[in-house]
Parts: sequence; structure tokens; C-alpha cells
Amino acid sequence: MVKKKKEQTTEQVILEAAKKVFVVKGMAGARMQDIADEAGINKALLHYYFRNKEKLFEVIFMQAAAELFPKINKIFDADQPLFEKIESFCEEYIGVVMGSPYLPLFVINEINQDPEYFLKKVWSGKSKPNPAKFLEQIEQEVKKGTIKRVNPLHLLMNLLSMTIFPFVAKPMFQKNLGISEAQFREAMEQRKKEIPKFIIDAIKK
Amino acid sequence: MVKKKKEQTTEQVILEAAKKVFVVKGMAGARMQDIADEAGINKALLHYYFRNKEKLFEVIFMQAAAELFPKINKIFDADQPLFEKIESFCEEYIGVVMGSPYLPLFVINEINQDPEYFLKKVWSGKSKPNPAKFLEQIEQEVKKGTIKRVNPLHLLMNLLSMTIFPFVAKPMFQKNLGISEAQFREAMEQRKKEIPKFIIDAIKK
DNA sequence: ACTTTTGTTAACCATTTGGTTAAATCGTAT
DNA sequence: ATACGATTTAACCAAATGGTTAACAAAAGT
Repeated sequence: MVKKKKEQTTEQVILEAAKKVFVVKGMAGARMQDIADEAGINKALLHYYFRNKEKLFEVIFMQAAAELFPKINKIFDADQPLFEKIESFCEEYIGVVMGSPYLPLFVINEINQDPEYFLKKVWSGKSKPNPAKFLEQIEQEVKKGTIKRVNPLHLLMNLLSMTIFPFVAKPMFQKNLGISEAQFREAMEQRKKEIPKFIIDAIKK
Repeated sequence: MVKKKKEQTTEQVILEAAKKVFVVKGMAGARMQDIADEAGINKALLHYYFRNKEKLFEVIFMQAAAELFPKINKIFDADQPLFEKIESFCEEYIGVVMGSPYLPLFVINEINQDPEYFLKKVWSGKSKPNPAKFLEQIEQEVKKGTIKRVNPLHLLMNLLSMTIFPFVAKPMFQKNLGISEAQFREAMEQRKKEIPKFIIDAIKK
């Protein structure tokens, strides 16, 4: 479990290890000793760098949130036609999440554990996703008559669901459908194009 | 926290309390003392009825799985035209989950924690979902030319994603979009019709 | 009536776990 | 070399937590 490249600072090694453990086990299930072991260091050293479990968790959680949410904003707020926006969202977002497939479930899970904390800590002003513009854009297209009369909220939910859920339910899908790691990756790769096609087919007139 | 109707047996009271606590906190986060308190009993009595935490958890988890999975089977295996099947799946499944909105995340989460255990314990023969028939049916429709050339796997994923994910990400959606409990319920009620319409629009020729 | 079984409790125990301490070691500037 | 702060460790501590024990009460047989 230990790999200590001399190029990395101890703090980086700890953060990597903590991320690995927290993301898989969650705040409640993670053990400080496990993180120390994973980092190849002493437990006391862990507390030397990060005063306590909560502090360490906060860093990891914020890091994870920062990896997932701002991306959404940038795409939704972009100045782009609706269909292109949907395409680039799927392309980029699936790309990001394929790099860390366990992040979405981790974040969703911890939000569920304490939604208020999340609201305050993560979205205190800056990176708060603002889907209003995207919803507005959908409504515009409806009025222009370029797409069917769809409820923007449901369209947004559909887009996010189809993009994110397969990663959240990954082990379930794999065990149930007998899908290997490679096959899963391939399927997700396909979904970058499949989802936009599916959505556009559903809403275009 | 305590409500002890004399009609209920102690075991039932314990199971209800355990479900409440486990579903919200997860196996790792749940405390036996919390469950005892919630049930209004002594911690020792908890161990009298269920030898240990693992055993109690197993009962709750199996119960939760039994509440979620067999439903899927019955609908997917039914003898019904594809479009109707999609409609009745959304209608019934959203109905079920609205009754216990936290179950899906709980189950998904614990499956993630140990996929092998899940495979053995929950799907040992009987209630194992078998989407093969549903996938086959889609392929038939494609060959008949009644729907577009869609990849059945992706269609299945899309259906499940759109149906289940909003419940999994419920607090996130609520906090982000400023949706009240009532509004959420209303939106989910709409989705019973919205999702089938969306899917059918996407795939019908 | 009384004996046995079942249900329930308070007090206790052992282990796990987050966190601390004081001493040792390493790097670097003087 | 040596002084000194930053880093690292082994040993320790206190609280939390899962689980047990022994005594007691309530039902159920007899």
C-alpha cells in the first residue's frame, strides 16, 4: 500500500491517501489508522499535518466538490447553442468522472449526511451552481419553437441523471449485467455521444 | 423518538428503529445505542433479539433490497408491449420509491461497500434481476423497425437513471434548485408521465 | 402453587479509535 | 561542529462503541 516517491511532499502523500480512503469508506467508515497506513506514515504524523479527522475530511470533501461542481457551472453558463451545450456537457463531464468514478457517490452521500453543512461550506458564494441560465435557455428554445414544449426542470434532471447515475450505481450495474471494468469504460465512452443523441431526439421538433 | 404502540411486538419496534437509523447513517455510521434509543429500549435487549450489529444490519439490508428489486423484475419480465412496459415501470417504481425516498441511496451505498457480499447474499438464485428479457424485447422492436436503432443497454441505463437518480441526489437537487419537500414530491409525481414520454419521443420512429 | 421459559434491565468489559506527549531524528543556517 | 526549528516516531490516554453478564420480572406451562 505504501509508495513514497521522494518528489512528493508528505502533505501530498497524506492527501492522496486520505482521498482514497475517504472516498471509498466515507467519513464515518474511514479510520485514521487506515489513512496513515495507506500513506505509509505514523498516525501521529497525520495529526501533525491535519489537526483532526474533521479537518482532514473537510479538505478532501472540498477538493472533491471542487473537482465536480465548477465544471458544471462553466458549461451551463457558457454562451453556446442548447444542443451544443448538451453535447459538450456530456463529453466533458463523463470525461472528468471517468477519471475518478467514485467521487459522485462520495459527494452525494456526504451531502445527504448533512445538507446544511454542505450548503454553507461548499456553496458560500463563489462556486454555487446556477442552473437558472440553462433553464432559461431551454425556455427560450421552446418559445422559438425549435424544440418541443418540455419542462426545463425535468430536462435538466434527465441530463444530470443519465450522465451521473451510471457511475453512482457502477458496481450494481456491473454485478447485475456481468460487465467487466473494460466494458464499463467502453460503455461510458459511448455515452458521451449516446446521451446527447438520445436527448436531442427526444426534444427536437 | 420513542413511540411504543402496544400492538407492535418488540421485534417489530426494533426493526423499524433499525431501518430508520441504518438507512440514514449507513452501516458504518449507525450506532447500536441510537437504534436502542430510537426503539425506546435497552441496548442489551437489542442484542437479545439480534445477536450483533452485522446480523441486524443484514436483516434491514435484505428487507430494503426486497422492497426495491423484485418490483423491477416483475415489470421487466411481464408480457407487455415495450412502450407500455416503460410506462408502467416509471409509474410503479416512482410510486414505490416515493414511499421510502432514502432506500435507493442506502442500498447503492452498501452495495458499493462490498459488491461480493451483495451478490452472494441478495441474489442467491431467486430475486436476481434479469434484464435479459427486457433487452431482448428492445432488440426485437429495433428489428421490427418500430423504434430507432438504439443500443438496448444504454436505453436500460437511461430508464433506470432518470427514474432513480433524482431520489439519490434529492438533497442536492433541493438545496441547489431551492425546491421544497412538496415541490419535490410534485416533480416526482410528474416524472411518472414525463420520463416515459421523454423516452418514447427519443426512440419512436 | 411452582417451575420453566421468555423478556428486560443496569452494570460491566474489551476493543477500537481519535487524539496527545515527549523524545528522537533530520535538515539547514550559523 | 552546533544550534535550532521542522519532521517523525513509539508509547500512551480517554472516550466511544460493540458486546456480555447476572440479576430480575413477566408469561406460560405443569
